[in-house]
Amino acid sequence: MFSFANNMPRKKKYIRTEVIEKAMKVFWDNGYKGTSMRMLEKEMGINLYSIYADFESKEGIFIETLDRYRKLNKEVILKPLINSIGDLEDIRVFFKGFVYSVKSGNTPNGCLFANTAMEIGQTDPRVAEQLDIFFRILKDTYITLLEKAAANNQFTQIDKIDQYANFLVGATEGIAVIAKVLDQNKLDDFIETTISALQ
Amino acid sequence: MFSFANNMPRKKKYIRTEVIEKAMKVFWDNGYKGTSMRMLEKEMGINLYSIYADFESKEGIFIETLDRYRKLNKEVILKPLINSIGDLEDIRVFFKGFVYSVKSGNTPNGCLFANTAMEIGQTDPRVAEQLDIFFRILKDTYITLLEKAAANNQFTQIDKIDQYANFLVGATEGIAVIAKVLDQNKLDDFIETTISALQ
DNA sequence: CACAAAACTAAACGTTCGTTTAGTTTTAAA
DNA sequence: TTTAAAACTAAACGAACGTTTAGTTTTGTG
Repeated sequence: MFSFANNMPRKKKYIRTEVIEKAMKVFWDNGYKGTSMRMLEKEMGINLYSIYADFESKEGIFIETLDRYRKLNKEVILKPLINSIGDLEDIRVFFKGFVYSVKSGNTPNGCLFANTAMEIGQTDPRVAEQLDIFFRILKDTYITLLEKAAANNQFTQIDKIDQYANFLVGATEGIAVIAKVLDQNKLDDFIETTISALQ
Repeated sequence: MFSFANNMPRKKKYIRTEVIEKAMKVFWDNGYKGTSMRMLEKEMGINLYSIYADFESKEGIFIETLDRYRKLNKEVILKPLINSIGDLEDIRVFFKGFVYSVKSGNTPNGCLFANTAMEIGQTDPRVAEQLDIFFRILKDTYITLLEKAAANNQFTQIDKIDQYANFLVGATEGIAVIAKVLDQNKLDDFIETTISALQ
């Protein structure tokens, strides 16, 4: 439908990505089922009507939230892996950084995608699509790093890069779970053993 | 309080452990928040009043459910690990069995404790206590197996048994997550790499 | 066979859920 | 300055939530 309006309405009082990041924080802290539209209304700072006018539904907000999280995850959390010149130590830095972020209370609820995989999994097709993209990116990040490490002669199992990337994806998810329930020493043991498994 | 009744009331129509196992299935399939008292009423086959008369609350049922799950987990799922004479292959069998159980649809929602760790974590103290017990048992199971493997000369890092047990706990949780979202080949890669990390 | 205790059934409690509706205010071009 | 479109506010929708209440049926014993 075309709009033939010659009059302009008032401007929105908020910036879309800003309120989506606020919604992201609510979903991250409370899970999908644990988040109510009233909580979103309060934290996003927009009236329920306006939310429904611009974001189709609770599920719609969640999907957009996952999109945004992936972007931020790529730009911030995966940074030590993406920027790596092929040093396996960078994987340790990434794991330690994740653990610290959880234990320090910065991101107490760990990884939004790991949480979502457990809470919703393949039940909702749109969520499943988001999960697929996230896990593909995570794996590709590890593949790239291992290829660089192989070029550096730090990683010698050059024909098993794909297998080891899948191992690291699983290890990443493992730490996402145990970071919530085990103490730091046990997490360090897990990290050390995971890194040493690459050599 | 003592009861001075000389008259006996009617007998219960159900066996406690039986209905708790039915409740367990509901929580396992739908998560804690995703399970309603009406769902429990229907699946347990007991009226809401009777549920509240015998099981303090939704949370109370859940705690009892976790207790029961731990017992069954020990008797069934952990069997290849507990019965092991110290063969590292048994860990592979355990992992593969878990994956098969998820992928075949037998236990499509994976491990109830891994799910609970992600959904509730340390938020609820009674749930946190259950999680502590579960993870301690899992770790102790791995320690016992690694000690036997060391006696067999299958596992040589005898001074690092505790560290490797923590690694295996994390790996177990990792597979609990990725079993829900990744395909069998990737899970096999993860399992193979995990086992080879022990040698 | 009357009786008290306990297990049962069914309906209701107030609250919160996701979503929608009705009506008001703001905007910029005509 | 009038006007229509869009963004806003506030209130309400029916349904479902966890839990409780009121009343009936079953039971073993005195």
